[in-house]
Amino acid sequence: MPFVSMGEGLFCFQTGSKELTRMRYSKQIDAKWQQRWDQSRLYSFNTDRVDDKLYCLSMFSYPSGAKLHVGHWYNFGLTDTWARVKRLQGYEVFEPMGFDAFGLPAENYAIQTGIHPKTSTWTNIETMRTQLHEMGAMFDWDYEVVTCDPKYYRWTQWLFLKLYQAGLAYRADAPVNWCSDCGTVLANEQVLDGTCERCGTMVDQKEMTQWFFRITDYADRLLDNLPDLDWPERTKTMQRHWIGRSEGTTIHFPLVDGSGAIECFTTRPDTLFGATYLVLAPDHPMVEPITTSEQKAAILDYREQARRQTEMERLSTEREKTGVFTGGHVKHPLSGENLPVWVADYVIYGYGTGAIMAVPGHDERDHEFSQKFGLPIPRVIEDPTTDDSLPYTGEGQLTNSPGFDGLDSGPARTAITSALEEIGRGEASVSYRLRDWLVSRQRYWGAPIPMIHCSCCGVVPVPENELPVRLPEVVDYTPAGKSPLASADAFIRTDCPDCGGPAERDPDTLDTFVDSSWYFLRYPDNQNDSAIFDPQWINQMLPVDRYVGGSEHAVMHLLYARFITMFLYDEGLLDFEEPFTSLTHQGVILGPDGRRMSKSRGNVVSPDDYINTYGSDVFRLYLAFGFNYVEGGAWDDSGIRASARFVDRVARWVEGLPEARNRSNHAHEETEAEKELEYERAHAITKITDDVEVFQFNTCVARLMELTNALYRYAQAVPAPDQDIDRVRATTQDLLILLAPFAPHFAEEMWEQLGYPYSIFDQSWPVANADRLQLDTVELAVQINGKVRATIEVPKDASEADIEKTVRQDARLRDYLAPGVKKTIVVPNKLINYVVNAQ
RNA sequence: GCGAGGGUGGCGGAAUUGGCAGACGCGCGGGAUUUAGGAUCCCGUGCCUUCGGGCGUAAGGGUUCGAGUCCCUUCCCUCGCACCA
Repeated sequence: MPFVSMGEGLFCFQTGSKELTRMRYSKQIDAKWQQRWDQSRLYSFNTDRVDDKLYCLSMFSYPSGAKLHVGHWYNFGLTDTWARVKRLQGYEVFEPMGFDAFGLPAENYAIQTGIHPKTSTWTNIETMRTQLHEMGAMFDWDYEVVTCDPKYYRWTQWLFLKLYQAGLAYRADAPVNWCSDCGTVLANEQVLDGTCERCGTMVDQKEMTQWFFRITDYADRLLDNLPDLDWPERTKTMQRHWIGRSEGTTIHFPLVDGSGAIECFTTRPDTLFGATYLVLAPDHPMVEPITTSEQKAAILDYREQARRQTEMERLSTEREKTGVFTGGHVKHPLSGENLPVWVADYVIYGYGTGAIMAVPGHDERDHEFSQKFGLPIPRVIEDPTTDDSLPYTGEGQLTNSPGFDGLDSGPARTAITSALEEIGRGEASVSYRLRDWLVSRQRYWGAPIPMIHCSCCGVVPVPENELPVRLPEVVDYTPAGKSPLASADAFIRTDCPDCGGPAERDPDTLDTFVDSSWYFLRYPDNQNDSAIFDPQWINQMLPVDRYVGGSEHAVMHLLYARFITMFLYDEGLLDFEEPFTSLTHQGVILGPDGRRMSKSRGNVVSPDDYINTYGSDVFRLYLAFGFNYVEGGAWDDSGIRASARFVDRVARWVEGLPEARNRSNHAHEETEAEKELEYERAHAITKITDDVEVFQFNTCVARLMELTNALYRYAQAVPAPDQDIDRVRATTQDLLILLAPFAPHFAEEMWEQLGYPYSIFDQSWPVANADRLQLDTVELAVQINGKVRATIEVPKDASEADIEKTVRQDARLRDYLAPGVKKTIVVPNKLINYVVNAQ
């Protein structure tokens, strides 16, 4: 009889065997340990141990009114698992949590219900804190950060001022999404298929003066630092693409009347002699001056048309090219030929110079355009070695290019660029897809832009000592055609800091991405009210060792955060340029139907029901076990029952153990069963240690199950009096410590039940005994011509001759080897492959 | 269209300097225990098979003693960008 009671008597707690099976672990155990952890301040960050610090960060979230969803658990819960392993490995883990609390949803909710964003946001935060607490993560709430708190946004505004002083915040006209029906500006997210999400009216573009951050100044650095980051390649690629650096030449095409020039950026100056016309973007400032009076009406009409078609039009893929001739001409900088200037919307003002030289022979778009409007299509590149029929966009030798014929594309680019530079009609240049960061929002629920507009002094920054510029509470935030703050007189009216005269505050608020671009710098010093943070302290606490969050932030948030960090580095406040050393994106948990969870689809899985039924740890365990962390996948109920079963299986094992502990240990020579148990133990420790590091939680849980199975197997195989109880107990300890990061409450409970001292999280992560992984004999696959024909037992590291001996004795293999062996390949301790002659 | 990632049993998913495909679990089948149900425990479970074996990692081809893994071609899915000059 094994010493563990395998179920009998365990479930008949009160009312006999008719009682439904009682799980030994439940949410009551969660509550018990959460309380104990709080009381003992177990997870308080010990600042004295900063040298061993490990900054583990999950992307903070928006405090929505809905409850925590599965995604939160998946992100926070499993990141916490990793952090707990780090704690057990001796790190002083810093795992803060906070709220990205400004933003549109609260404001829209207010418009619908009349409940003030401040009220709803803080209520939601309160609810979320409680729920996050139930998750049982190691969050140290002493370091909480809430972006809508004036104590926080004061420093967001300070950051704005610093950027302004550094010349990196500037004002410029930019188009905004404008809904004429609602009479308001819309955020990009509020524009659905080119229409207003609220009323369905076509959104059009309106020019407004807005604030920008000059992130483009940092484009090269943002690009150049990427290779050294331990980030998913995919994410780095997306950032690279987003920045979109391309090298080329800016070419000046002089106006025929000599009054100026139009600049075009091109990556293919080698095709310059193939340029037959120029195209300006509809909103290019040169359109008006160059247009002749005969063409004026047509151009104005086309411009108007282009202005209207925004998002909507872009969705229609293969659009036919449209455009209008301006009537104006420029001179080709090298040939002196007159080239007509057109306007077409396939050229966008935001990229390059907003004007192109069209080379219909060697560019597909220009080719299509030329065909439609009957323009000439000359060839200037040829490559006889391939199909170079026009439009040919590859490289080759120049032709019809006086002075450059015969040159290859590469050298030709250099030569033509030099030729242009000599006559002052062009220069090598770099263009980026990245645009400056537009940070103004004509919205209420955000950090006010700390700027004052004075009729005498112009734009004047709010003095630092007057921060924060508080968001006024009484404001009509219903849409009224301008920023809600604009009509809050008490807020707007102020005195100019320079001249003291009457002035107005900037009515806009900052993009919430500004709030979240530096929050990780604030966590460790969140109470500081004399500075954004103490640089000396922050340089000890950062960079973040591991950042975990959704891949939807692969570009925007992560790029902005890097930019701000670089800027503060340049300001001398930080001694690192990159905030996130290592980054992981969790996958997405889909609904049971395999589609993204959403209320409208009715496929939302609520964690609450599962937490109530099974407890937090079973839920966490399932999230760890059921998915590849990076890929995510569809929710499946049966998986969670499997986790519950496993937890119960461990609990039953632990329950059986005290009885066994009372028996004295049976001293004896180590048996095969014990060797196997030790192997499983060492194997589990090794694999879990490795796999957790790469966020491969599913295999970690598999190893935990294997170790549990191994314990049961040992107890069953070895009669009770012969068991090595000390070994069993030590292995159980290891099992619980390995399990603890995945099921913290439960492991803590089991630890206590076995009479070990609080807390399991103050124990050390087990270290595998490497010798135990080396077995005396190994199973070797015997292949004949690459096919496995048998497996044999041989001593570890057996020589080829020894293996041969065993193989020769094997009746199964005799026939296969009969034709004669040509060649033998041995992979030590894995396989032996005999290549035999064909029969 | 361009770029990146992926496609493995009925299901979730394992397996990478090229070396026994399918760990672990779900589901399913059988057995034990139980008055019964539930729970628990044990055994089995890629497909086909004439029981010798044959086939098998989206499809086809190649390199190799040996390929899920490397190379080429094609198909499909996901994500990102999308007239970027």
